[in-house]
Amino acid sequence: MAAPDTTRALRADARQNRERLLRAAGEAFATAGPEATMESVAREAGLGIGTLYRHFPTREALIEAVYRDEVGRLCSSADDLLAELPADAALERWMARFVEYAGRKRGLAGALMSIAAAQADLFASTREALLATLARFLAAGRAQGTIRADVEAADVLRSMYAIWAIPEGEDFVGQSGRVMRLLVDGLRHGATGHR
Amino acid sequence: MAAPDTTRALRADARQNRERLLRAAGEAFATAGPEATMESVAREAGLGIGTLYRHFPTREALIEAVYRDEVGRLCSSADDLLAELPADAALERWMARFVEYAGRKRGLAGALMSIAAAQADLFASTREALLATLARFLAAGRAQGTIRADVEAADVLRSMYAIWAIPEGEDFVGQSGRVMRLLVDGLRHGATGHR
DNA sequence: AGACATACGGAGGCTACCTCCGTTTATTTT
DNA sequence: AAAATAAACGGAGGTAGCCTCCGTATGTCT
Repeated sequence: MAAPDTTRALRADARQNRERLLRAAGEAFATAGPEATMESVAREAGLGIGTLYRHFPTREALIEAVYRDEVGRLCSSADDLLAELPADAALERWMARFVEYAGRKRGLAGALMSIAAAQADLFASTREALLATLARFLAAGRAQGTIRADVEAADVLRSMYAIWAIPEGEDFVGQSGRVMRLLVDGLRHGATGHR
Repeated sequence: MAAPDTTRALRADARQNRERLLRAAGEAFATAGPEATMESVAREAGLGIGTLYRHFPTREALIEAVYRDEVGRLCSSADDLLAELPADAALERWMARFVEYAGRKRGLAGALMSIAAAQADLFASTREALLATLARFLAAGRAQGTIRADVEAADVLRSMYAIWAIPEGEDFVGQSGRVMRLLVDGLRHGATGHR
């Protein structure tokens, strides 16, 4: 079921341009905040403003697409980690990347929240991707006996979102790193010292 | 010490107009979201656009002022509550108002977050006001023996902020109400049933 | 190679931002 | 009470960014 991709394949050049726009937008939003002008994004990508708007009809759509793309990239990086490391260590590394990403894109938090408030379902797919990735880590860890079995991906994700509540400024990386470490330690089987 | 009010008293008409602008802006932001046009705010207040900008030089300043004003109003409502009810009941009622306010202004959450990210100290005074109000409830409750003594205002505030993490849509009022009730129950002395 | 669909670009209309300064109104002074 | 002064008002208009529209260009299929 579920309407089989309503969007037909893009022409080769269009596909490539879309990519360029996403990269340019990601950089623009990271440096200039969510109000970076659409013109500057297009210019940075070396494309016309019309092209930008054809691909992403609104600023919100663009922001959402950038977020989705970057989170997607993050999620697929889980493959390599799981191939190289035991699941608990892999999860720890992956979370570190998540924290690093959250820190770099701190300025977008407000914008994402605004968009989410207006169009809650826009982020459903991103949420799914994150949940699926977490589930893979958990399953692998369970199989290896390094991660406890009584935890749901949704719980972990909720805990990870606590990141956004950490105020900027004072040593964001350190603080959030500690929070994540705590979380991962809690997920491990025998724990690392306490109890 | 501390520079004695650098801002001299406003002229009577200016003071009144400032008030009108705040009311108009509060309403505009609540209904049209944080992007309500500055023009519409001025028009709604029955004043010129120039007047609006003289009082609040940027949109951010206006949003911040509205927030501060409304939170201030909320904080002063604590007086009446404390006069009429025992501290724990008063606190419960006050939190209910906070929740109601948060729900009504949900659309502003993102904007507030964006502004806070850029200018963290802008909200320091609002935070102080909330902390001071909470401290009054806690002190009264302690004196009356209805609220436990080992809790700090800052802890309660942090817990209250959890409100903003509750997704909109599905029964926000019910869910957040439950969260607050839980919090208040935890603050009470003998608790209401559980050990 | 020709035909067709798809995609590009940027000029331009539009809207909202924000400044500037001539006019109006409150307040103080005599 | 009226003049003098300082404070505040209003809105026209310069500026900038949003987004649309459509003529041109380029990929794709036969």
